[in-house]
Amino acid sequence: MAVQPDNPLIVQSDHTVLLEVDGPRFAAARDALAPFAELVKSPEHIHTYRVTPLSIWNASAAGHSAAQMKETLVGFAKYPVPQNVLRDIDDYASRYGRVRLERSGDKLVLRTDDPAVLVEAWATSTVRKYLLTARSETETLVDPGMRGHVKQAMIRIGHPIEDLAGYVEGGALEIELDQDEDFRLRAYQEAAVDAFWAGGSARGGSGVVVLPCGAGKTIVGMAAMARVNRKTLILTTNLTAVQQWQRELAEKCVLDPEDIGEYTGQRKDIRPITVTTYQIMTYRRSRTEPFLHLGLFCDHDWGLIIYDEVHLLPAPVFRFTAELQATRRLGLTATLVREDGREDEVFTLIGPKRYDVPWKLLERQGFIAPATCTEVRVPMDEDQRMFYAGANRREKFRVSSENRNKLDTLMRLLKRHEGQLVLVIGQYLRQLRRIAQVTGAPIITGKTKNEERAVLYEQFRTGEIRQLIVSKVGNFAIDLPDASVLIQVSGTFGSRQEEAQRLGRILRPKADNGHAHFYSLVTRDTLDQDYAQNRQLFLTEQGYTYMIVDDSEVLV
DNA sequence: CACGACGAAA
DNA sequence: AGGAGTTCGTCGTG
Repeated sequence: MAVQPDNPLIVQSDHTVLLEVDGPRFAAARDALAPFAELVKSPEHIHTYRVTPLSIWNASAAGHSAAQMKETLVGFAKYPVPQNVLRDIDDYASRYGRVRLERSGDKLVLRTDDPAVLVEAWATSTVRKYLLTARSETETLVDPGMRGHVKQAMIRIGHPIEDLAGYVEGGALEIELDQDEDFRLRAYQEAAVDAFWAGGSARGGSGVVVLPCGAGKTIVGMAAMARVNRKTLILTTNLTAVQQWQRELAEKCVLDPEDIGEYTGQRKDIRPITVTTYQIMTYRRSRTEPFLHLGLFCDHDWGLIIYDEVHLLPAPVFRFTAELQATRRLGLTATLVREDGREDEVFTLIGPKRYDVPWKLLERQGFIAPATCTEVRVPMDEDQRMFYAGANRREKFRVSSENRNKLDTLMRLLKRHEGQLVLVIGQYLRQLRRIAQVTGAPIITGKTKNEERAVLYEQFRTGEIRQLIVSKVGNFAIDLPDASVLIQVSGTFGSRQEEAQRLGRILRPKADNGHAHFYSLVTRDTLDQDYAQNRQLFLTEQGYTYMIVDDSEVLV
């Protein structure tokens, strides 16, 4: 095949894919590639993606065919695509569904058309311990209590199991969405629920829906409940989210308010719909003692468990979930990536990705505000640079994050956006307090009492104050009002999901259809810059481009 | 009983 | 690798 110089992709035999940014076919190639490849790095000119087994399996589960994926690579490639990559895509894609877990009376059976897979399973000690007896060379009985464990063990040896063993129905509960002219399920929300539910067959009923913040994940959850019509347990990250779920359920669903309960540190009401936190599920007095609230998980005949912000799901909850594979499960998240690399456990124990939409697509449809992301590179003064040169890694990160010159840049940005609602967010309290001192803007940290936070949020909402400084509390404070400008002065190492959450803060569509601005202040040529690059990956994957400007270009 | 302060946990 | 934040249960106070 001839060389296609105008095409943007270079596919390499080690499964990495290079994507040139400066070309007419860049955006199209990125949109086609993103569903089945993982972005590894995204500097200015060439982005690097990687095709992994998990990225292919998630794409397969979400309905992309191997043929489409190969066509994307071949169609956008500059040079002939290495044969082994095309072969491996076929191989990976064919593995999803090659082994199925099915029900056979009161037993579970692993079934495959490829006897070699079962030979491998029997030959692997970590899998064998969950297998009961071989019925034939294509069927093996599995301990029904080990449904999750066998799936985990199999994916580790490269065989994702398609779980078709079905679900217990759970206690009945009538739920209906209360739609009217103010509230109607959007097309993509409905599509997300359809993909999760898959006609109520064993093929659906568990999995993850990926949507940006502000795109209505809670509504997708409620729509799923209305589809399942069974008692539902909702797990969330914090108390504010517990309250928000309860409020939205009461507001947007037709159901008896008595049916909604909360199980938290404050109250322990178990109702047909119960909202709880991950923390209480993992609570125990000490490492050696048992978890105290597991009964909530196991003893209540749930027909559906919703995992809010599934990318934050703590390790012990994976373990309980492994025991509950017969219950329908829906994971909701803005970012499937986890910095701890346990994406494969989400895949096996919650379920594969059933639905996602590129953020940029929702932007085009007007459901989220258009945003420009700018990375401002700020130099460090001589004395700080000297300290940096002699410091260890930890000190290097801190001193470059806290670069005092960022303050001057920040002041210019504040001036530029005078009159708009601006959030300043950062990770170090010392740095934030200094900013508060100089700007005179109020600051909210973990120590700020809830009452005081509420007052400040309200003043910000009404425009009485226009600038607000927040520490990491801002990451998950879902009651934090919307703003149109967000300035990040420091971030948590390389956390991609944090960057995504923070951008989400300003994506709610603006009344005047205005643009949102996201600035990240980064110290030039330091670790701060390296970590910033990693943080940006997720948003680049979603189609955002970071403009990189020099500090001196930030004019008022 | 409600509420705030505190330390442990992940 | 690590600073900041949250949650939970307990204990003391009004």
